[in-house]
Amino acid sequence: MEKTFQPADIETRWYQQWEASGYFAPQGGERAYSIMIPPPNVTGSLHMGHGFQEAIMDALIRYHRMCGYNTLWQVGTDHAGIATQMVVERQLAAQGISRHDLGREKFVQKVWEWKEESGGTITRQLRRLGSSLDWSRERFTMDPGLSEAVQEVFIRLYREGLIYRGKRLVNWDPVLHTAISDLEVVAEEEQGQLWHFNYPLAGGEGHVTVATTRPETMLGDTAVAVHPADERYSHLIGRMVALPLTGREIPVIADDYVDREFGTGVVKITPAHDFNDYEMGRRHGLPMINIFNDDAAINDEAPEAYRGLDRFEARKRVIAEMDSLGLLAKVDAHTLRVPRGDRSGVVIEPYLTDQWYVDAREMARPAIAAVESGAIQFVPKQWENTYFAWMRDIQDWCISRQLWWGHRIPAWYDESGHFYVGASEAEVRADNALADDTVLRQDEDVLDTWFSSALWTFSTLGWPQETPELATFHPTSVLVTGFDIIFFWVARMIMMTLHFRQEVPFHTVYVHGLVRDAEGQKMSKSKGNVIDPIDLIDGIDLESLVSKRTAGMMQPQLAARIDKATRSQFPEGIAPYGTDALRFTYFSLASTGRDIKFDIGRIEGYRNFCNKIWNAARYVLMNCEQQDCGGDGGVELGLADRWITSKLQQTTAEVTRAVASYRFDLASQALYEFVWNEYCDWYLELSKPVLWDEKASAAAKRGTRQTLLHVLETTLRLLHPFMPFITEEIWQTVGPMAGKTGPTIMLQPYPQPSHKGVDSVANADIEWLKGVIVGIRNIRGEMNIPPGRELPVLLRNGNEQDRSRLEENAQFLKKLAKLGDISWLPPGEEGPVAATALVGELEILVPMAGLIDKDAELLRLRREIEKLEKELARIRGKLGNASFVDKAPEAVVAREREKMQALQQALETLQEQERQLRQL
RNA sequence: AGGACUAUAGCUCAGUUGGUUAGAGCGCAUCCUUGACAUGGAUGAGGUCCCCAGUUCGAAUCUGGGUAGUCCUACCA
Repeated sequence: MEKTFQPADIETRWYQQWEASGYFAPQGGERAYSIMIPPPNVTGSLHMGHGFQEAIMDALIRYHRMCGYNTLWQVGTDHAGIATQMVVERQLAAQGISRHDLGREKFVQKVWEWKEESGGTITRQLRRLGSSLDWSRERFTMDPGLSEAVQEVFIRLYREGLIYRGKRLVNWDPVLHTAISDLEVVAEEEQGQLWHFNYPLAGGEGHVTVATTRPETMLGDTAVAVHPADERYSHLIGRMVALPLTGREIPVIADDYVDREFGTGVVKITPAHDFNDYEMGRRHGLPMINIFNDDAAINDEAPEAYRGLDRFEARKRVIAEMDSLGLLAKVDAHTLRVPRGDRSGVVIEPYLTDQWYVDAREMARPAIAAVESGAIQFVPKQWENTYFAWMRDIQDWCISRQLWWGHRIPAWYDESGHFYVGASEAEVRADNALADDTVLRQDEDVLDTWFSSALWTFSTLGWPQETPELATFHPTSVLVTGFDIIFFWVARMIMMTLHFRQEVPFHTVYVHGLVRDAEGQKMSKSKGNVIDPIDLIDGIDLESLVSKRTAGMMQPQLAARIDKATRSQFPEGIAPYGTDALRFTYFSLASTGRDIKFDIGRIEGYRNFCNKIWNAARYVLMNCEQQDCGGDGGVELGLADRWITSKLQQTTAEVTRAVASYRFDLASQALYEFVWNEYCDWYLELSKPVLWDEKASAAAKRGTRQTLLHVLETTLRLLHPFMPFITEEIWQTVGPMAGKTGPTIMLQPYPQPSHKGVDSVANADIEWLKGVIVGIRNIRGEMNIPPGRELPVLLRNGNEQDRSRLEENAQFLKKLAKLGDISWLPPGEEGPVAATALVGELEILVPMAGLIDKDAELLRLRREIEKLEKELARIRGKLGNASFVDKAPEAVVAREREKMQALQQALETLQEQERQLRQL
């Protein structure tokens, strides 16, 4: 074995072997356990958030696989309509080609080519993370099978009246030329202006003043509105206003929606370009004048002077024109929330178009009930509130997108605009008895990518066919996801699955936090603070990191800043830490919070932890290979052996409990603590005096070796779901030595906690031993006595148990605390001048002669005494309180009394010691 | 505007049903290349548990109010 752990050597080797051996596929068994991967964008790459999520899923999957479940982790990717189409369009644009130059068919062909070319990135990354996905069942949302499912769902929902087509206001992206759903719009506060325009009253006596943040929309105004109870304007209701610039006259209407306090209390109404105005327009039967084209440039409905102008250019012109007419009353600075497309970043326009919708309200009802009844549970539970809040106020879902990349809507139009929904043109003709010469044209639009993702849990298993996989693995066990897509994905999956399968898609939704950078900033390409998980595994030099982060930046000044920040944050680049360390870091951060700040410092600690495991194994092998480890003859198990076995049981119970409650941070902490602070720090040290003692019995040595191996082997299995690679590598050697057979640790049984395993006698004895050793080390450490120097020790005032414990453990004490002679001070005999440590009543005296400075020891005693005095005072106060003694439970009071007695005694001893020292 | 979450050591975070001397890792200080590991060992310093009030014999923990931060939802032109 190498002296230090070298992850790079072993990781890919083991992964290939596991995959080639088919270990990732379901292994059969009574109980099924399944997880569907949230499908990443096929043309994207994994970021830290993915890495986190995959690690959690893999831990769950490996854990349950080892527990004997028939385990499926379904892998697959998503076609990511808008994102992917944008990427390919950008590539074409670089060659001066637009998708329209190519035409639909060729463009889609290009996208498929790009998918083939880039699709490997994700799957490569998933493998590097150690994810034990069943690659033989890999799916893609645009696969024939999944496409069939999409079509089936669309047609059935349409026939059930749950999908409809309608002319509505949608969120229109004027750059991408598509509608997007409410969820794909992000509204951030931006600094803008509020323009006040005077609209003259028809008839020429005065005006009303309206305020707007989007002056250009006045060209489409069809009314102005006031509050019905607003006395200032009640006389105007029903009168007409001369809309400037257009020559149109529009009515003054009254509507409750108007806020009398805001602006002038008069609102211009543009039903075709504002969601609220749209509703009001419908209430009042107002005409809807659409003034934009698909680019959000002014169309022919507007006065000639504005036609063809971009919306922002038109805005300037409108303002200038109003100003010159003397109708611009004032301009205020105004903060408003500007809606932007989450992909394109451009300002979204409410735009009147024909789109397809899902009647979400209808489908939400059972979906709400499923969570209310507990059929689906969120972890942590509070996310259920978020889910309910959204579901109870759900809006119809606009599912059509004006894109070329995606599932084309199975609807055909004849020349008079009638449409027919069906699986194919032929079927539509047959079903509707259309003549052969009727010209039909398929809907140009595709479906929202989330529409196909919503079917993911069952479409991947072969639906609409009733496959054995569906029967076995659906509903799935748990969905692991971030809270940011509860609405996008989780809610829609629940709705679709309940509707088409009459069962839930998953029993549990585990919602994890979002990975942020060390400052708590969201990781994003434009901020340049993204870390590629692979770079943490393999390491990356500074120059490569800088160029990776600044590549393809549109704004050079941004690149310069990122360059600088990266250099200061990672002056040495990033060291290679390996997958196991990265994964363990993820687990340690996976608590219940919403944000996960990824501090690079932590991964280093867990790299060290890997090394610790590695070296512990090295030690075990050095001492056990070619040795009798309990195979021949009997074994004798000493105190240390019984103790570490007991601790192992406790750890097993803790880890099992933690995994059951999705507390991977607690699981990883329990494992870390056990391996490092118990097994390595104490047990390995305690094994040395046995193994290296020529006088120790062969049976004791066998017992120690057996325990070393048994505990290590069990620990490896406990650790395996969290650190798959290092555990497999070591287990290959250690497993057989511990009597295990089998080709891989992956398929070994997971350790189960047993009640009889906890040995409280051994625990207490070792605690005593540790107390003595730490007491002496403390003196050594504080007095700067070199660790190599043997110390003589005198004991005083111990009880019978102290005496027997000493007798049994003298050799351990001598070795671990580096002691020379240990002897009891006869009663009544005055000992030498000494430094003191206390373990219960037992006094441990380290003679100071030539070793210890008197003042230093006095100082040390003083500190200790003060600490005890403070604590004693606190407890005395407590016990002096009559109502405490009366009302607190018996056991609590008794414990406090015991504590007080122990403290008093310790204090007296130390004070006596101090007196003696002073007298010198 | 409504709601959620967060606030504990210099930093990142644990702290189960109220009773702990409030913990861990990293960092820091001192010492140490003893034969698993310097990616190591030993020891130590470091806390007004955000603030105020309440419930209680007892509050980091429960309740109410406040402050700060993060986020989500919402129709303010």
